[in-house]
Formats: sequence, structure tokens, C-alpha cells
Amino acid sequence: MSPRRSAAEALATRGRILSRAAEIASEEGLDGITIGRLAEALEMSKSGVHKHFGTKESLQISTLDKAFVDFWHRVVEPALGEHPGLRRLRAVCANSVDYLEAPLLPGGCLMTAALTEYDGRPGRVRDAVAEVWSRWQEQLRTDLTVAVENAELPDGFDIDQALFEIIAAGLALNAAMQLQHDRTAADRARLAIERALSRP
Amino acid sequence: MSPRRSAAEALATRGRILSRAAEIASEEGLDGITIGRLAEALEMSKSGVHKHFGTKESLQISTLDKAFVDFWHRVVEPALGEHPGLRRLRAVCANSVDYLEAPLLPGGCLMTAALTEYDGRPGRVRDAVAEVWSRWQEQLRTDLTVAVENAELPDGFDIDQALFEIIAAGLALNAAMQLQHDRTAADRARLAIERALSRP
DNA sequence: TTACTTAGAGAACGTGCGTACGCTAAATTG
DNA sequence: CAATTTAGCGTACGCACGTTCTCTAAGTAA
Repeated sequence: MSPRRSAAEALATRGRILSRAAEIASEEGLDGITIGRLAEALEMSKSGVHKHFGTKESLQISTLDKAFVDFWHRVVEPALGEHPGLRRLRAVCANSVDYLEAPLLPGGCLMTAALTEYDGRPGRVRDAVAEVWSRWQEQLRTDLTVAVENAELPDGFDIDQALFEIIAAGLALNAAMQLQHDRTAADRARLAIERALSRP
Repeated sequence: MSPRRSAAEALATRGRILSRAAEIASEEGLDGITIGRLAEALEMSKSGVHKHFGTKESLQISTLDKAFVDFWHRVVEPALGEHPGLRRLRAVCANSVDYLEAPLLPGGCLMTAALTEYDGRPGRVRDAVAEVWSRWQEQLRTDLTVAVENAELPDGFDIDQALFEIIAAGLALNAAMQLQHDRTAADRARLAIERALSRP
């Protein structure tokens, strides 16, 4: 009843599934993803959706990975033209605030949603969430370290403290945007990050 | 098959249901609560559990309310002996960091988990989450305001910015504890809060 | 062309969910 | 005491879930 599609078309189908899955997950969590809902939304059969991932767990992980890649494209890569260190760090932070202020996904940052959703549940999904957060934090830490080495930040600067406060600002911004629709929060996050970097 | 219990015993049963529900929800979210699991854990029937709340939505809201009351007992009330203003604010903040460092619930702070879980889903549960967060923020804001009025904080002090940074520290602490089991995060949160309050 | 592979459909399965109903026996009320 | 209320049980319902099959037609490779 259904003609087979070419390998390229199958890849496109997979991409459409993941795009829709990321939208759903951003609003309702990775557990809000349902193969039946995806099938209905994309006008295909449940088994057609299922075939691309094999298990729901794999679908969830692929969705998270896709969201992280999109995040990286928008936040980190545009800043790679800046010199490593404080310049690049400031660019990355600015992009991340912009991202949280006007997210690609309707329910905000999926990494943030997945963090609190899966931090208490052992398994492959949790591991994937931890991996993604680890990579993001390492990206920030690298430029913080370089900035200290280049004396763009003072000697004895507490890198881990700054990292904590930058992450904190992002989490609070996402919460303020999603729960309270507080559009002033982005400027608060920018100020908080600036203060974290301009410590005596 | 089951003898009826007294009103007092029924209240105790309700309390046991909510305690177990809060534990589950802290680890797996408010959606992780299922009537069947609660019935099994408490060795009673599904309909027995169901009877106390009428709908699952009410059970979820009651669970959140119970967790918030426990939070309040441990974080806010012990600080009410301090003078309103900066003293009380510092006590409340210290208690909240202690709470996040060693939470009553196995999966950490339920208010935080519920925040990201329901911020994108309209309905009574989301309203309850927003209410709970609003009350917590108002508690903090009140003492910040008093502190400025009493000149314990400098004139022109940005109350909303400090509030943002205090909330941010709590969210980041919860994330660090739950995802990475980072026991150093509590001290980072304490320092972040102190810095938010000691701005020039 | 032939042989093989595969994207996707369709139907069926077992499971767990929230909810509804009727029942019972003890607590409560009068 | 008698009448009423109610905590909790047992059963059953319809539904949505993830997964597993079989089937097909078109893509792909020889």
C-alpha cells in the first residue's frame, strides 16, 4: 500500500520526525513524545515512525541529540570566529541568552527540560542528557580557562564559580520565560553573566 | 472485604499516599505518579487511592502542595525568628541551600522538577506550579524590599536582579546535585547568593 | 535484468493507564 | 438505639501506549 522511498527520502522523513518530536518534547518533555502522536501529525503509520529508531528510547535520544546540534549551530558555531578566550566566551554567552529568549522550539530549551526530567532516572536517556550538558559546560570552561591564561581575567579568578553562575543564569532565564513569560529576564541574565565575569 | 477506617485514619492514609507520591514525583516528575503504582506501594487498591482525590490531576496538585508545605516548614518558618529584612533573607537563603543540598525527597526539589515539567502545558497543574513559585518569590522579594527600606542594602539596589540571581543559584544547585552529584555546588550557590546581595 | 534490500503500511498483541460502579462494614450522627 | 455516611475493595471499562509481525513496491546493486 505504500511505495518505498529512496534512502535520501528516508533521511528526510527521519528529519521530519525528529523536528516534530523536538517540538513536542520541548513543551511536554521527552516522555511526551509518543509514536502514535508523531504518526498522526506526520500522516504516516505508527510502524513507519517506529522503524526509523527501533525503540522509543532511541527516538528520545535522537531527539535530544538533534536539539543539541541545533543549539550548537545557533549558539557556539557563530562565535567560533571570535578569538578563543574572553571574546569568544562573551559571544557564546550572548548567543545562548538570545537562544533562550527566542528559542527555536515552542516550549523553550529542550536540554533544560530534559535535565530536570531525567536527572533522577538511570538509563540511556539520562546518560545522553548528562553527555550533552557536559559538552556545553566544557565549551564554556575552555574559554574561561583560556581567558585566565591570557590574563583577560584576573589571576586567581574562580573559573568554576563563574561557570556555575553562567549556567545558573541560563536556567533562571529559561524558567522565567517559560513559566512567567517574563521578557525582562533576558536582560537580567545578561547582567548576571557580565557580573560573573567582572569579579574583582 | 475492607473495614472502613475512621476519619483520622483516612487522613493518615491520605498523608501516606501523598508522601509516597512526592517521592515518586521528585524522581520521575508529577506525571510519574500513577495510581496503580501508589496502590501497590501502599498495599491498597487502586480505587482506594483514587477515592481520596477524585482525579489524577487533583492528586498531582495535592502532591505539589504537600511538597511546598514541607519546603516552607523547613526553609521559611525556621527563619521567621530573624528580623525582617536582610537578616531574615540571609536565613531563608541559607535554609534553601541546605534544603537543596540535602533534600527531603530522593529526587531533589519537587517544585523545581514540576517547574520545567509543566511550564509548557496549560491547565490546573501548571497554575498550581506557578502559584507555588510566585509565593516563594514573593517571600524573597518582601525581605529584599524591607532590607532596602532599612538601608541594609544600598539605595538603588536592584531588587529584581538580586531575586533573579538567588533563584538562579537555587536552580543551578538543584541541577548540579541531581545530574552530576556535585557536592561542591552548595558552596558555589552560597557564594553566588552572597555576591548577589553585596553589590556596590 | 535479476536478486536483494528496505521504507513504510496495516493489523494485532499485551500492558498499564484513569475512571466508574457496586459493594461492605465500620465510623459517625441523631 | 437506628439511620446515615464513608474508607476502601473488587471488578470492569475503554483507551493509548510500545512493540512485533507480515506484506508491498520501489530503490539499489550485480
